[in-house]
Amino acid sequence: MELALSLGDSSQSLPSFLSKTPKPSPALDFCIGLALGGGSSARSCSASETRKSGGPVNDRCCGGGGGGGGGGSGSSDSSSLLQLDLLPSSHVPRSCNSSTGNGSSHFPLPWLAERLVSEPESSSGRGKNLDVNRFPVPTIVAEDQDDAAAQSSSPNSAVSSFQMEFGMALAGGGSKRSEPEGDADRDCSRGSDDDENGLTRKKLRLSKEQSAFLEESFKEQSTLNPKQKIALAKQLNLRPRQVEVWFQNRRARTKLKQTEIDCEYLKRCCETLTEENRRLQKELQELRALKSAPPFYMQLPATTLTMCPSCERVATATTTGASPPGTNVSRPRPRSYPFGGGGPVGQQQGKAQGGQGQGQHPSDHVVK
DNA sequence: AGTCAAGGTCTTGTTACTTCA
DNA sequence: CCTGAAGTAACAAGACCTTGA
Repeated sequence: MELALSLGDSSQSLPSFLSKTPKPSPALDFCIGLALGGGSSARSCSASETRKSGGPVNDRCCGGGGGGGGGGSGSSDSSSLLQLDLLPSSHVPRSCNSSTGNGSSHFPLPWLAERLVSEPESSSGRGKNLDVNRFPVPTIVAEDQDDAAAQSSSPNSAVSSFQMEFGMALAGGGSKRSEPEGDADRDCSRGSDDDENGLTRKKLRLSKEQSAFLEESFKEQSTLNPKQKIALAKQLNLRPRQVEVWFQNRRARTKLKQTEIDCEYLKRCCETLTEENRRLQKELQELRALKSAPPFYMQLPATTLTMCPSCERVATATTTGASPPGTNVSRPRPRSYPFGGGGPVGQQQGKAQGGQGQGQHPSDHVVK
């Protein structure tokens, strides 16, 4: 059994985008493989199967599990799969021609370009990349500028994040790093007093503005090329590594949330199909019982049986409880379809009715 | 042209920290 | 104040791709 479901409007999304970039974002082509028949692998996305032949990288199945389990198993038993192809329109990028990384003349991210244009660079260079969450804090500007200079001077520095954080902590400005006025009330002093040995991982909360800006960037594009990453890091006065990590985590969160939604949907589908299956089984039992039972006309007096010459149905004139002419034995039943549509999604109901198409059972017509 | 190592990025899973009820 | 849950920044491992030798 293979049931392919397609949600979202995959037809209208990303044709040009996919043609331009070889690496669509994971949120763009989202699919779930659900093994219903006891299959061991849930990696059913057809897009992922094209990967060996140079297909896109990011269109992986959420159930596949890139690391360890799913990647090397290769047991892609696609015999009993419910495939869901979700294409949230909100994640369709508006401009992704930058992911190829070829054009450096035009800025790839429109929001960044806008910021870069709208923010006049000061000749001194100090604070030119300061974002909105920095300059309204006059009390920490001096420290921040030192940090900003230290960070922005070498955005591609190989210094590890630990070293960077440790250095900032030693400098005394780590606890106040990039804290806007809106977050000034946060208790930031706590983090700097327990990492005196530098062995504990320093976790710095991003400011609301930084998070909002990153969120906006993520809406535009869920992946960044190195240039975009560096530009965004400069813009937000973060390290490129932080921006990279943020986008990684953000993608993971998006995928997790989407997985939850898909699981809910699949659960409802499964319940509906189970109910449908139960009903069909019951109906099949009834029909079998009816078939194995002696024909009802045998129980009738022979003289009461007549046949309609036109439709060749047996008609009875007595009060034996037989069906009137033209009455089917199996009553037409209301049919409910899964997925709440109230109608056939495809034309599957033809097969569900035994392939007869009209729902007529051979016992409907009792021929004498 | 085929191969291999290096570098980069991705996903997935985990850890540690922060916030809040 | 204490505590557990939730959110999230940061990291590690493994896989894959690209590139240059």
